Amino acid sequence: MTMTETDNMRMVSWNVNGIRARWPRLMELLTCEQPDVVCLQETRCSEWHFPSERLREMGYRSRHSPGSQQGGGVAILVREDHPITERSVELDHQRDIAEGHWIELTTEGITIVSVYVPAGAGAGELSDAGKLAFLEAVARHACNEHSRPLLIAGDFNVCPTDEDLAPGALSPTDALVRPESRGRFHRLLWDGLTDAVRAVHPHGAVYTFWDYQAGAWQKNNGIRIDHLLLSPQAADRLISVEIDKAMRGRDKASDHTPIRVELAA
DNA sequence: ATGCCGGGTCCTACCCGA
Repeated sequence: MTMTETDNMRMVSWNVNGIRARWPRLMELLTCEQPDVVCLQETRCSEWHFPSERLREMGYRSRHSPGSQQGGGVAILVREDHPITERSVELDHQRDIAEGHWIELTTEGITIVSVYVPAGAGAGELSDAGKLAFLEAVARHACNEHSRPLLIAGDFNVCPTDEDLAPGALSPTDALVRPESRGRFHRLLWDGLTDAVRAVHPHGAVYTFWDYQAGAWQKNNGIRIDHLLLSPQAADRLISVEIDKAMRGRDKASDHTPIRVELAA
């Protein structure tokens, strides 16, 4: 049933901003590309509303952690020809697991995480301190898992450097660019995770989010806050990375674009 | 310009968000 030409793992991460609102786009993506794994963020629905049956009919098993607040909710879809090994989640921020900010599983020997880090002070339900503590828990987790093949994909709500936002897209004091947020993100890289997008495009304006408001998309006032982080064993298998900018221009688009990564078998 | 769009729900009027 699969149309893959190689045994490479093709994965997509996408903050859909509502899985029900994005259903036609998501269905298209699954049908056309048949990726091995899809990480979703901001599903914005209860377990009851989550379309697990329809996903199953399309050949995907799903694991969903619904958000207890607006904005949360993360999921991982795995094509049915791949086995899923559930793991006891060791992130020491149980609250963030419970609130649908973190979900993980293992398939084909690689541990996959879909993460949503709330924006922090100025927006979202988590205080800035809560956001920073969550990022620190992610770093501790990454250290523990460092020797395994690991992909952490999602919306970190951190613009890592000034290259990662259009001039004027955010206020200089914004929680997405504050040194405290950036420091926590850079810690993940210093600890040995590879920022897959920057591994392939080391410099330049590469964005993953354009606000719905103020013509941000038309003016290319974008920011890069969605990231794919790879442990050394996963980074060694990196074949390609693509930010699907065209998706942002489609009808009924999410304000975030999908990011694709391909890892060698 | 924190709310210009868009998603959610307490269903048509709010609340919330990157």
